[in-house]
Amino acid sequence: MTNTDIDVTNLREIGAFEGSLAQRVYLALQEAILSLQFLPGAIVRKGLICEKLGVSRSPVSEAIARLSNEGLVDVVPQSATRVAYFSMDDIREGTFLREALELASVAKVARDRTDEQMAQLNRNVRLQALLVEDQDFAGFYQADEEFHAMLMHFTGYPRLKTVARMVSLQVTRARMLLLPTPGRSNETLEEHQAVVDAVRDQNPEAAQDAMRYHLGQLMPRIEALAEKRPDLFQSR
Amino acid sequence: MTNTDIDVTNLREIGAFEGSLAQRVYLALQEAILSLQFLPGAIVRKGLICEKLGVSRSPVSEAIARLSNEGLVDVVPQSATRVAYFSMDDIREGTFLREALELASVAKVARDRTDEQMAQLNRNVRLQALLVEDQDFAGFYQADEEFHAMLMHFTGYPRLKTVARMVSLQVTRARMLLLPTPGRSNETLEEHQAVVDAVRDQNPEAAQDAMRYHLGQLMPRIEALAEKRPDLFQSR
DNA sequence: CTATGTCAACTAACATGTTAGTCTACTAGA
DNA sequence: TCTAGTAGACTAACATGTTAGTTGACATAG
Repeated sequence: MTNTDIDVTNLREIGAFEGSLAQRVYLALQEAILSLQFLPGAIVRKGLICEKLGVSRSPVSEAIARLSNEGLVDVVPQSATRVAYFSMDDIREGTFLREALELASVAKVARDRTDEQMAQLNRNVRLQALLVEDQDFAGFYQADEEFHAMLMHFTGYPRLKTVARMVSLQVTRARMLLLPTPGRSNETLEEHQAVVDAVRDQNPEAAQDAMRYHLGQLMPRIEALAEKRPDLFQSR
Repeated sequence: MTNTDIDVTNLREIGAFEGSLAQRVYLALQEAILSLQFLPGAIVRKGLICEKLGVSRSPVSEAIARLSNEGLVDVVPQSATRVAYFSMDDIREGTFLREALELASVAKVARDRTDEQMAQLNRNVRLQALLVEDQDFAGFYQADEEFHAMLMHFTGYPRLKTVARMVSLQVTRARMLLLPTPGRSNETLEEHQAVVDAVRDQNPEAAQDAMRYHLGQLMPRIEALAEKRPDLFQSR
């Protein structure tokens, strides 16, 4: 049980975000937690955050309430708030939920896709190929995210992306720990290509199979990670 | 555009709920909105709610923030908050998301079920049969809800039920409008039975097919409803 | 040395005061 | 009569003050 406070110097200023103050504080805190600049177990002190960001306790409270709802912080009433530890149970559940949404999406897109959408998918995958060639891992990560976001966007359901992001926040945070996996980009690219091929052929079952295989590559890596960094996982 | 205020006399006292004040206010408001005691378009006034429930504006604000996040109210900054109108787009999306989660759940349960879980499902379906026989529609509705909750519970993923509920809140509210459909209970029962049969046989594909068919019965009924009650649907 | 009880300090939750943006109704002008 | 401008009332958002519950350290007893 660490008693360390969060390091508020890692917080980006709220000027970097838009929306209400509460929304900005929320985004700033979420970014710090997901990027692991706030470590699991660290105590989240409203006072420090207010001071650093130059806002009162109201928007900070609202932001923390939302983070608590997402499971990124654990609030102990009348006592303290801590950055949530990783939990394999949460990550497994997030993976399951994410897969459910991704599979439904890709099947629908395979059925309903337009030629314009197909062109956009091809463009994205070709971009990925370039980035792999250039060894631009950060760029590839972003293109990867965009690939999945694009598929969800093509369903025509605007909240889908938000829900998918919300249910798999813990997974996203865990992914941050295993970013630099050199050989993986090539494989990922091939898996994406397989999905796109099935979507091109308007074959929902094949698209689901390809996506299921692709997503299935993640969990084993996270499980390996849990062995290496037990300090970040909950020991309740 | 209605200018009617909500009728706070329809709010249950917060003593009926548990948790923090904010949580109780949230539950009370959500109940009133989902049961259509607060009609779409009605203005949600913090002052009235504070007075009726005997709490200050803080917990009410937090509750409204959550409802806004769920899409049950529309907040206009610095101006007013209204009960959200029905939106066919939202309902269609909710149905899609719900189906994605239900299909993934029922497939997993069909694969992994224990005999004890099977017994519980059978018990629930037999209860449904009794309630249909007795023409107890309210009881049947509850058993129906429990049936779906049970399947999600059996996946072993605790947040699943919450997420499924959240994404389909609009659908739940719309269902309230078409509750008394006499002949429907029999059909519903048969569809549930088909799902249970496939789970018994540990046949994930058949279970998904049965569930897909079952869920597919809802949307056409809601669409018919939108024709009958255009006043409840958005006309932005 | 260990276990238990007490107390002080700190926190989240809640109440209340303040600010600024939005809507509406009234008025004045065409 | 209809449009445009304006002022006032009302609201959500934000700031700040207050309350009560939890934690953890320390002292005291076993």
